[in-house]
Amino acid sequence: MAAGKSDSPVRLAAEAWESLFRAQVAVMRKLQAGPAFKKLALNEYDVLFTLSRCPSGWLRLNELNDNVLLSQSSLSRLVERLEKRGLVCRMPAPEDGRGVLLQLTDQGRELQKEIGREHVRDISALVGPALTPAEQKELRRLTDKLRNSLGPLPR
Amino acid sequence: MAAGKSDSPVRLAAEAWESLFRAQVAVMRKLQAGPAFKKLALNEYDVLFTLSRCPSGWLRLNELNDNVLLSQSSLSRLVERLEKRGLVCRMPAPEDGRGVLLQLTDQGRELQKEIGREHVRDISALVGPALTPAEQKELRRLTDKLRNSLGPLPR
DNA sequence: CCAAATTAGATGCATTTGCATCTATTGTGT
DNA sequence: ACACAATAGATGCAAATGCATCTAATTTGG
Repeated sequence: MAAGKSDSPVRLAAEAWESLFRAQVAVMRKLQAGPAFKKLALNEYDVLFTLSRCPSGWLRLNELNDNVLLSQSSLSRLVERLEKRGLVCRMPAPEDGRGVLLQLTDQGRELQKEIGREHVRDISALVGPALTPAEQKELRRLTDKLRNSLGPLPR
Repeated sequence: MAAGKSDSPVRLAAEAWESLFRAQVAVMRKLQAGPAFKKLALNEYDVLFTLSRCPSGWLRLNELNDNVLLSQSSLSRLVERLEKRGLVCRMPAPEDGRGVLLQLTDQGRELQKEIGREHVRDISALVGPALTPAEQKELRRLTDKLRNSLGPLPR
């Protein structure tokens, strides 16, 4: 008997994506219900998190935009809000007069760590019971591989 | 030698989630750049898609809300817009005077199929070259398992 | 070297979103 | 049966988002 429709390559890819996306929605729902997100919206936390991971401490606005699912203008205003709240600070980019560099303030770093701890606890409580450690590693490997294969993201 | 910090269960889970989330963001970026999303935003398409998958054809508004990453009020208004565009139609729920049932119109079904085809092509072009068929299957298994372990979602 | 094209980021404005709240209906305990 | 809580969905309103556009700086092609 020939391979059924459900084994076609196109369908396989679509179903993998669909499942990945739904899992993301479901986990995000759970996370957003926690108290951590009362203080900072997801995208706002995401910016603080990305900045906290940056080796030099400084990041260009357009580099940030690759990590976050936001338009350029929305990110611009999000950062403006974060700056008003004293969580990040700006600096004109030294090598490029158009650019802006961002850095966490002490207060921003503090808040990121605080929310990050809660966050990691919540995630652990959600993912830990769902998948074995080996499965978690494999999931990470596959999603890393997927992301790395995508190449540069469109602006 | 004792297990390093990078093997702690908590960290493992956090890294798996982080990777899953970033992959989702990256793929979504690519998808949204395509022409399919000019006609309908992601969440709007998602509602049409979910309705198209519903066996009976009718779905309660609150059931829909489990699939979509939107607040109740936003979904209410999103559906209102879809109705105005003639893509879905409403009906009071027969068994529950508070409820509303939704169904695709012919036009809605048509648009869903049209966008869906583009969509599936795009996904296939992104995921296909990134992961082997076996990896795609495994990714799907893991994300399905994750989602199924989460239990009922908060409202 | 200079004009044209490109890029980074900001801003006006309309649309979308979420929070709080409201109405209507259903479920529950006594 | 009846008061009270819980649930489904709608709505006012402020905040967030995206599109189109703008300014300024850089890069490119001749």
